Amino acid sequence: MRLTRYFLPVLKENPAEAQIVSHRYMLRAGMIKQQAAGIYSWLPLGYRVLKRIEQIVHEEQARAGHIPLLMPTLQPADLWRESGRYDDYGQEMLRIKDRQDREMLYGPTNEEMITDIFRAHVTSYKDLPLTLYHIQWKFRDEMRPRFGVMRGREFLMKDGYNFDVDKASALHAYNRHMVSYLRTYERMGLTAIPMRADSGPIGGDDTHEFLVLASTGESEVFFDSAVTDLKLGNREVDYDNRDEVAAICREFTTLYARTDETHDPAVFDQIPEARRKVARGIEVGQIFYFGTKYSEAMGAMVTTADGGKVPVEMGSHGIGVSRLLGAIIEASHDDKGIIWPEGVTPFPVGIVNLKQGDAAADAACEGLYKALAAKGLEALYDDRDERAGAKFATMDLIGLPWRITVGPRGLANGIVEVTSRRTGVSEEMTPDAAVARIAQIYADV
RNA sequence: CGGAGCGUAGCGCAGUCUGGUAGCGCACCUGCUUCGGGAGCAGGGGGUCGGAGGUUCGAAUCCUCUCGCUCCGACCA
Repeated sequence: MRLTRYFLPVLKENPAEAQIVSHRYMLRAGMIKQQAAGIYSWLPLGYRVLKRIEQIVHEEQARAGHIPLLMPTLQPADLWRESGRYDDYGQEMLRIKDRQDREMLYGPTNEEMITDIFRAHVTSYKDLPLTLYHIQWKFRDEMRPRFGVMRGREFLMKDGYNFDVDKASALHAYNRHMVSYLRTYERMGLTAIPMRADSGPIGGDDTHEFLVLASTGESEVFFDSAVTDLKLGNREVDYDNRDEVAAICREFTTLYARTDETHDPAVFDQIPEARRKVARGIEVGQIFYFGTKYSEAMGAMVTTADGGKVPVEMGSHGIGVSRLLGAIIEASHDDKGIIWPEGVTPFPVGIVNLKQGDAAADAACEGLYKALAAKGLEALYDDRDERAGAKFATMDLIGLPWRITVGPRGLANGIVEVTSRRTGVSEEMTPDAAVARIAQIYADV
């Protein structure tokens, strides 16, 4: 993408309403525009990151064997009357009437609807296990939206629902989600710690929240610092192997890590003092096992091998997709702007032409741009007629992890600079070597 | 929903107390000079002062109502 043809409305000054760093930078980098309290338009740069995050979620769900579909944002009220939640949900549910005076609602989550789909088409244990998910906009009419996309009223969420014939299978689905989520967050450059939590209005027995540590987090968390060293990495996981998946879950949940809802000081105090940490965290996902709560209320039954009928065992599992942008920025920025992890960056690399209009510099930049494209890497080429300082400031603000700097001075010696946004370290090399270097960095992202 | 604030140009703000030609910085447009970390000079465009009603010779400014937004708190992916 050539910057002169893009839409990137960056702001030099801090918008007054933005209190936390991720909100400030998202506004300043031209990623979002507020349209109402807690409701945002996603401008091109923000939209690109959102799509990157969605793609990672889809890939990891596929790896775990979960099936994507898409349910609507508007739902009929009657479905929610069946589960009893139409009355329970309260003011947070946005209720709407259509022209026939039918009661509708803007979905805050989808347990009822997915159960409705399931019961209409699945009647036998032979069709299980089944896990369906979608990535769709949700609406919760928060009392106080704040912090930009971190607590919006309209937000994009991945929500998945597992259907299993018995509790052991449902718990395997729970574990499978935990492992797939660990990998999902790691690919986004995040350390998200699964913490035993409280189930809240969804109900159920087992639940973990995934917390990203950040001083601006809304939850107080208590943990053994050793948990932050745990990494799933690139290990091969057989998601159908119950023991293997369960073992990974034990690895990540044995050390103490809890939110204030489940915190137990007596247990916490047994951790060696140097590793005892109290911090704040941003909740970026949650997994629940809730058994037959919805299947019983809504009549989602399957026939078992011995001819009986049982309500299906369920759980639900969510990732706050739009919130993740805020969480990633909170976890990865400096005083100049955002620092995107390679996994989610809107563009893999930026090209800065220090002297637009200089024949050699223009030609070198065009050459780099095309060579990168040929390797499947879409650079953001700053081809504006701006001074070097302005271009650097823009690149630093929008946070592309790598920058290639091209100027007449270097080109006279046949070299360009490759600079890491994270470390600030620059290396001089030929344009060909720069392309190879960037390609190698992204080879296994 | 309780408490506290704020709505003046695309953004950040002054002007409101004490009514009298609507301003500043950034951004934008034109020209010249400049050009490896948000350039300089000169010129220029842009605002029914959130909205409605009222008081007044005269309202951004005073009064009433209303809409929107932000912050603190209780709730939440």
